Amino acid sequence: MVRATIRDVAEAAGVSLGSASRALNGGRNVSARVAQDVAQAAKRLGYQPDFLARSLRTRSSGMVGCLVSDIANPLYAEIVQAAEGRLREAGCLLVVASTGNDPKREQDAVAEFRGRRLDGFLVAPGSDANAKTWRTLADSGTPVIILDRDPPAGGDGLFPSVLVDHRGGAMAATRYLLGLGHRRIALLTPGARMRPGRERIAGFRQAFADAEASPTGAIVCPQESSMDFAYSAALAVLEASSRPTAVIALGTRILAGVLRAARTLKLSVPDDLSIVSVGDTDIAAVHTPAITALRWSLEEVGRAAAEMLLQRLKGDGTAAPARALLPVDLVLRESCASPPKI
Amino acid sequence: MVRATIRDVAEAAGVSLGSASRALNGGRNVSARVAQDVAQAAKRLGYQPDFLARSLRTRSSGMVGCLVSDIANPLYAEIVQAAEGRLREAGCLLVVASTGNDPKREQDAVAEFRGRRLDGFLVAPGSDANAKTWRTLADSGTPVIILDRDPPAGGDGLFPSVLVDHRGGAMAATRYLLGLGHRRIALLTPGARMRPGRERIAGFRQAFADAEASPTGAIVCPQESSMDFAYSAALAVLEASSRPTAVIALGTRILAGVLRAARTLKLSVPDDLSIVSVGDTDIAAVHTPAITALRWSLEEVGRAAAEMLLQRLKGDGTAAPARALLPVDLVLRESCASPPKI
DNA sequence: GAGAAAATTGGAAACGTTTCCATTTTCTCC
DNA sequence: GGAGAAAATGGAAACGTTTCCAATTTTCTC
Repeated sequence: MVRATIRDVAEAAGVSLGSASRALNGGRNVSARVAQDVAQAAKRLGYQPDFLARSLRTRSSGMVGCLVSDIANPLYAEIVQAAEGRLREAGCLLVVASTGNDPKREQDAVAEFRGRRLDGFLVAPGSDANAKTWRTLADSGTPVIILDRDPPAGGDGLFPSVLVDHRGGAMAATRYLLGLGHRRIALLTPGARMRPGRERIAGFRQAFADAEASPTGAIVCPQESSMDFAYSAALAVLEASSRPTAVIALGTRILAGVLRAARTLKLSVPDDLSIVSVGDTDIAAVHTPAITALRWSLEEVGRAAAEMLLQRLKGDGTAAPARALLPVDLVLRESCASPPKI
Repeated sequence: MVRATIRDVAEAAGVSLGSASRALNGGRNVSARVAQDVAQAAKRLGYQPDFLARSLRTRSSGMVGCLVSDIANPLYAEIVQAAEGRLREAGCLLVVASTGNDPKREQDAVAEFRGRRLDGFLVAPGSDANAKTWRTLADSGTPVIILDRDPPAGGDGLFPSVLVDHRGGAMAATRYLLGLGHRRIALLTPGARMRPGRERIAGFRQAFADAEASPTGAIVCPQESSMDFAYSAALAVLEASSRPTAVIALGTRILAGVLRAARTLKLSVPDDLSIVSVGDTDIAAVHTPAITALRWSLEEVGRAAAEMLLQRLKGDGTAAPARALLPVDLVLRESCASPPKI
């Protein structure tokens, strides 16, 4: 059984092709009579428009591409989920691609998206440093929304973006620990080469700069975000001669590594060691003791990005590139206490 | 700057439109001279084919749709990730949609996919019971691969599927606990109405049937898979007059609920209570004590499904619907011991 | 070297829409 | 009732490909 085309509908309704199209769409300049006949015929034939053909003509595919390093990462998975939800409301499909942080794949994917005439992209480039990816994006000729990344200097005004206030979060966590009396604090965060890491480090430093006494901080950025790697890094930090009394472990895997290291060294949390982590998965909430954590809404990131993109697509492209900065909250649980007396 | 079309390339190379197309594609029936000229012209003009137009003509969009209840669920996220990887190798894009287990959305999504002429679907229908969704899928006219779900009776031969051996896994876990001497075991699993739950229950029962002594088992299926819900359910189970000495908690959230309930009741793991869970996230591995878990390869599910679909798309559709059954392993860790002496 | 077979080529149709334009119909107002 | 404006309509072009067909050129065979 072949699908009915709009031509079949027009014939069945006894009107011309053009009229049928007009009737099925907006309905501008269409008499009530024709509108009804066409609607009836369409229903009777089970007509379903071919989006491909429509896209070809209107030069708009009704699809949006999402490019992240790893969709399986809960961080991105939730963003994708939320974005998809909002886009679906607007009749858009979401195409996903993960790059594994490979610059070549990033560019290939953008080219592929472009070839398919996707209407816009949501992108979290792997490393802020890769200028070529940014150029490819800028040249793509379609609206691009950046997810929690910083465009390179210069290309600043080009991309609207949805950002998370990692700086504020890290600052809040650090201040909180300083307030509890900690003087030696370590920050473990992945990706110093990407915005989240950079911002967190900046926030950490700023909190230190604002502090009265002169605390000492250590900043460690495990290169790979595997748990084993984080474990070694955490072990190294906690075995140092003057070990920190508090650790800010910003990453699920990193938290896992820190917890294991603490267990290995028989450090009790929070008596010997205070911990602040991220609250993106259940792990922090379920652990005994429950881990105090920085939390932000991934869902909000996805939805805001989708919203921003839809705005652009509606032709609102003349407005200055928007930037949404989403807040980070410190959720107090049981993993922090005053540092142990020496 | 407008994009170069194949017509521009043909003109630049001094050949006809048709020849340019032939040269750019397979290259069948094309003289070396023309092939070279066209390739050169294409490169010079930066020609990139318009997939939309091609799709319209060839009636194949080069895109595959994936329909699951919740992409943010790590279970599906990893499958999506793996499938996308394999599909990309084959030049296919992956479109995702999550249904939130809403039958209406399922059907809408399939209709949408169909309207966009997607070449095939990877689907995990929300509830096996919804016959309408299955009919919609069967009527879609495109290859559909089912992810770990059972088609309704009758429609059995219609869909190739990638299945996980939950039955074998549950059986192994139950036997293991029985072997340790446990006689009262509770199984907590979500979704008795879906294949994973059903199979697990069947495996659990079978292990009991095979057992020498006559153990008693309890089967609990929290309706909603929120942690709070699982917590209440676990609490109820563990407070029963003759409480189980072992719990098989098949779900991340459910594990979290069980752990919290154990803590509430001051039951120590594994001395008072043995636990087997699923190993899909880090949580089981990181917990103290580390949780013995059933584990299977989500990546394999995604890749196998993609592979199967690609086979179909290559026109290998005459073969009998394939079924892949992926193994489940029991990973022994520290959360199981012999039951406490009474 | 002639004829047949094979390979290559150009032109045009087709995929299913939307949209432009010219034409016809309907409406409005005097 | 008629002139002019407005609305509705049909026909055709266009979107950028692939593919069919007929025409042409090349290659082969005797």
